Amino acid sequence: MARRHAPGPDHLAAVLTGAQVRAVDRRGKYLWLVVRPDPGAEELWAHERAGADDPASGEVALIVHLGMSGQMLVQAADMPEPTHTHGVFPLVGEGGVESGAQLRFVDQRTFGGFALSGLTGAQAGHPHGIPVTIGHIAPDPLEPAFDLEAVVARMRRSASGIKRVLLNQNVISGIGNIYADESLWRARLHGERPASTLTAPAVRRLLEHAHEVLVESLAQGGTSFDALYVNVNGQSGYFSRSLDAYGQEGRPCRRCGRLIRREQFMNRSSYSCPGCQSRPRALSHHA
DNA sequence: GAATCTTCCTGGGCGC
DNA sequence: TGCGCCCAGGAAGATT
Repeated sequence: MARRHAPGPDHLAAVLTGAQVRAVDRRGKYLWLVVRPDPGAEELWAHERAGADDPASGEVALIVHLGMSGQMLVQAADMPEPTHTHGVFPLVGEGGVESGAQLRFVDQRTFGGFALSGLTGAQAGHPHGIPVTIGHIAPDPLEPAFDLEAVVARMRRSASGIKRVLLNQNVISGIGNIYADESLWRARLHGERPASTLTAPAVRRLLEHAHEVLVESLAQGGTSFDALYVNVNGQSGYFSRSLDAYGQEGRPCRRCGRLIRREQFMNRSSYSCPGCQSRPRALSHHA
């Protein structure tokens, strides 16, 4: 779990021992705990503060990425550890009172992980700043910092397929393969349409649909295909029941009745409706 | 500098 | 029953 933390797992554990959790924040698919390490551990994490604002605040970010199968679970210490538990953090309450609870990081495919980083650039919605090492990640559509018109302009400058651009976390974050396909279905766009050939209103509509998809999915607890996808209390989400395109190959499109198709895309799959989401003309004859 | 490809990783599901 | 293969996917780093 400390693979992306260069100084290694022992260092991570040393800095976090006795650290105080001050806040929890997120951007796109990254989440982080704002922690204040024990003053006695100050030398240990001095290098994490490089590039950070106001190092005197004593705060550092514990960045977490769940990859595709990672879970952050808060469970009673006497509950058996799930298979693939890679990290256990005993939680202590105010005044050092034992809480009997543990934060556990569980990950089957080990694409997820933890890393420490300094914080910089406090802004609306992120009063403690953003971790330095994820400075390249663009705001997601649910953040105050998200600038719709700037993203529309940025996307339209790319000659790449619109889905590829939608998945580029440096342009807009928080959208993965599932929500990209759902957003494109709602916007009636094929993912291989070059972004630069779309009008500004078309891209704007796509982003508005993406925003809707994220809000609706969150309201249902996310998209759970199996027990891998759960919240901090181990509960599944129900958005998979609302999917119109992703994973629906061979089923009729809810809008037009044509059968949803599956196509190869970047060594994975894209799902779309052949009726509502026509392939770009220049590519049609290859289909 | 941007676009694209490769790599990391494991368990479930499938065909034989 | 068991083996081998494919598939899922985010993003860093390498390559074009």
